[in-house]
Amino acid sequence: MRLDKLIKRQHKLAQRVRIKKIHGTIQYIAGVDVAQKAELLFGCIGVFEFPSLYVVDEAFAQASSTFPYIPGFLSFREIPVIVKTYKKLRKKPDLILVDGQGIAHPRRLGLASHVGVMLGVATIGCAKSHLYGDYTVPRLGRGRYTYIRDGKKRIGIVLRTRKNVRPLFVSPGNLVDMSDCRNFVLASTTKYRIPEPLRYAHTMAREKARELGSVDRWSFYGTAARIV
DNA sequence: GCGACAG
DNA sequence: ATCTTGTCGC
Repeated sequence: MRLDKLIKRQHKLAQRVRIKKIHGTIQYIAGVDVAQKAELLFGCIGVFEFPSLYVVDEAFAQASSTFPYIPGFLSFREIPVIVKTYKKLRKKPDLILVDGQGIAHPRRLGLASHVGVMLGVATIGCAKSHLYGDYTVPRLGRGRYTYIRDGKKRIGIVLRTRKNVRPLFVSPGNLVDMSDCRNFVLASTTKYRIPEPLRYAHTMAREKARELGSVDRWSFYGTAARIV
């Protein structure tokens, strides 16, 4: 597969990424995640009131997976269904937590940044593991963190959201800065390692993948109904 | 050539 | 990510 074309597109889109501190109030914060079942992708978004973290809206959409998973090019696989899901939301969030990297990416365009540019919304990349950049392990305790670096450039943080639990790899997606990343990820994380909006989206996506993703039980029931 | 490698 | 039950540990 030829990726040089996609690499150029990433560099171009990366120029549209804006790293700046959030201004104004964040009333709604969302989490988006994608689950897979065979050749289908299920995107889900949960919108939470902030800082109460009450669920105020949610949406899901499905699409066939076309692009394969290739480290560094995850966004080309998930962007389609994510955009489709976002359009179905009635309450648009002021900030979205995305399951993946932000600018902590070889070309500064991880999934969160790509989503942020495409939707023109503030996003934060919240990955469960490392992809790019150098870092040292942060000391124990919720809130402790170290920077993810690319040479002398700080491109993200390795943040502990809970004590004695593996840290998260957080980085600016779009329209947020490094401090916003730490503040909002911690503010939306309660008793688990993963921020609530992301946990919600993840759970919802998996449920959709299970019920609608497997074989066509629909044709089965349809046949049964006709037989009976 | 070898190791790394989001979901 | 997905395939998958019970189980060791804070």
